[in-house]
Amino acid sequence: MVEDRSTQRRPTINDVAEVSGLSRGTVSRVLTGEGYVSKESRTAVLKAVRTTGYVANRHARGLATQRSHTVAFVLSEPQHRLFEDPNFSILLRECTQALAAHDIMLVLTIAGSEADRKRVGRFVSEGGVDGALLVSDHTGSSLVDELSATGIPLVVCGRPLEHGQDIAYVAADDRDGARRMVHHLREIGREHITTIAGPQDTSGGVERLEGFHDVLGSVDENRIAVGDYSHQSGERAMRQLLERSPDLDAVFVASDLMAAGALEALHRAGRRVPEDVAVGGFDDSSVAERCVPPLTTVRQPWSRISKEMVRLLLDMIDGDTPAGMILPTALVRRKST
Amino acid sequence: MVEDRSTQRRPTINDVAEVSGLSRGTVSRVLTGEGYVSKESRTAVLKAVRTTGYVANRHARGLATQRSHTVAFVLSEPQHRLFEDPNFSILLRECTQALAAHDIMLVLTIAGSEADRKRVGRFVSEGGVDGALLVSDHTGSSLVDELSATGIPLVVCGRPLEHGQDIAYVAADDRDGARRMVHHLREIGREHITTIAGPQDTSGGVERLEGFHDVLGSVDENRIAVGDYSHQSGERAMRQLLERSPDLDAVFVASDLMAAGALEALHRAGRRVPEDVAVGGFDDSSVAERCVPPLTTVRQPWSRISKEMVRLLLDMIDGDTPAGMILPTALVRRKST
DNA sequence: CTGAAAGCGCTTACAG
DNA sequence: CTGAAAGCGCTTACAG
Repeated sequence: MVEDRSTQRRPTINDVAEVSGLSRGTVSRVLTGEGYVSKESRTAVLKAVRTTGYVANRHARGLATQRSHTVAFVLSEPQHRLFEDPNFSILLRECTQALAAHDIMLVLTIAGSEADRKRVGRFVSEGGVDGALLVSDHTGSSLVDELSATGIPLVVCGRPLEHGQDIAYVAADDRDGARRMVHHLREIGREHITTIAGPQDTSGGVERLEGFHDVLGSVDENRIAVGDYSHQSGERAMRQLLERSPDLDAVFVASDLMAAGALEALHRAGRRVPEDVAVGGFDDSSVAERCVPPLTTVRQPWSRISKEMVRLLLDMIDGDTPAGMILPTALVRRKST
Repeated sequence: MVEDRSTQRRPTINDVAEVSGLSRGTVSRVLTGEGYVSKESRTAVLKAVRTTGYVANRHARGLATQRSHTVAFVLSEPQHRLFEDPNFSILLRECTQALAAHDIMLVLTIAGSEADRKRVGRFVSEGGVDGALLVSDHTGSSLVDELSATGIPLVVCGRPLEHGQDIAYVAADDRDGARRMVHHLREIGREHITTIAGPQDTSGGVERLEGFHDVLGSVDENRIAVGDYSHQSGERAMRQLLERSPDLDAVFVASDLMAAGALEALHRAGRRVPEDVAVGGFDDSSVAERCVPPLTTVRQPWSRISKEMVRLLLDMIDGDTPAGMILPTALVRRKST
């Protein structure tokens, strides 16, 4: 005997109406909580819901209300980098939780390739989601334009470089965070401070470098190297710096992951950290603590960033205009400085 | 002037029908690709779709077809562990991509708390998804039962401990992987091999320990410690082993993350790796390469696991019966042995 | 090959 | 406070 589950028809609102002896409209009213319903009717409906095992059909409800209670989380990095960086994971987890608190589901979309981008654009246009959260450092990406062109509420993580106030965002105060770190390096007596900057087509990359200059003024070019946020690029950039500025005694690295790479390069070059060179990172991601020595870094308030992104998005779904939001960062001192 | 986007009505299939001068039915036929349509009609419809900017409404389609082209990815670990372990991220990314290839969206649900579990169960029951992928090592979780009770196609990652063949799964061959590692440790001449096992309420934890015993037979209890897969627990377990079996010259650790912790404990205890003690991990996750020294480990075929999970799920959605699948692992030799 | 019509399962003014 | 009815935007037999 094979039991055929597909035959079991799911109970609909009609079944509940029938069982409770009330109309579909009344059942709907108690389920949505809108409109007046007598106490007796309510309990009758609730009871019928229980006996039938009724659960409202998501699509039918979405069609009727024009709301899906679903938002898209759009990740637009090339695949390999995607989860190498723990920041993405944290953001994803926090957003999922923040949305869950509002009983809203998150659908994850990855837009690495051009084809992916198309698919995501179409999906968002399908009205399957009420809004979108966009996470991408590379603001050159056309995705911001494409998504905002759909007219759907959109909040991006990080300050978009080339957009006006028409697009909502929440970002950490990268520039100020960088300033704090460089100040710190100076305060502990370092005199030849260098930096490994992030990609200059990302707002984080740009602003952290600006913060560096804010404190140090104009600086010899040989004191600046640029990476792409990856571990490997940090290692390479550190080697460059050592070659071009052998007298360096400190380096501010624009991400923890790159800093981990820099530490390795320093180790191989026989420079002690922090005795010979102080190393400061950025992010306070999980790698920071595990570095040898543990990394002094700048903490990004991921949890709060996620919550604010979600809040902003929900407000926009309810009709609010887009807004930008800058959250403060904090210096976390460990053993590398 | 404020432009009111919400006023712009989205084009519907009726608009396309009108513009193309054909009926709604015909438009639908060309869009779904079902049924016969003349060449002229087809091009007329396609043209109208372009001029109107029409995109089919996801909910309407879902309601009519009873298919959502969406599956749930259910993560059932306590939150803090969730993304500490890179395995989850990899699996998530790979599944998203594998589904994308079939134009199916992934909705991410996290079921850490009991309330979460309720929400996820309800969501799945709402018919908003065509199937579910469940990722959880802890098979004690009632989630497997709850989800399979909804009658929705379900595939779990890892072999469920207490279920029969009624539930579909794909798992790496944990036991054989463990055997390979322990063999390897013996081949390189180690005589006092210990192990840090994973949680014994997970299939991975159980089977990797079984593999250990397969090679070594029954072993002094003092040579076995148990962790919970976390970095910290690996450190603690290693300290225990050093205390109880000071003569140990090798340790097989049931996860890379725990192995990283074990390495730290060994370092602090002044034991050299691999000279004094050889360390073998499990997973071949990104931490393995970054350990000092880089970790010899057992590679889990995550990419393939994800692809097979998705394939199995899609087959079940199309009516196939559940099946189990065991994928081979491989030893990756690095500097820690 | 195409159109008219019923149906998917909800919600929500509108009367009463 | 409640019911009847229209409507959300699609798909899919059914005639022709």
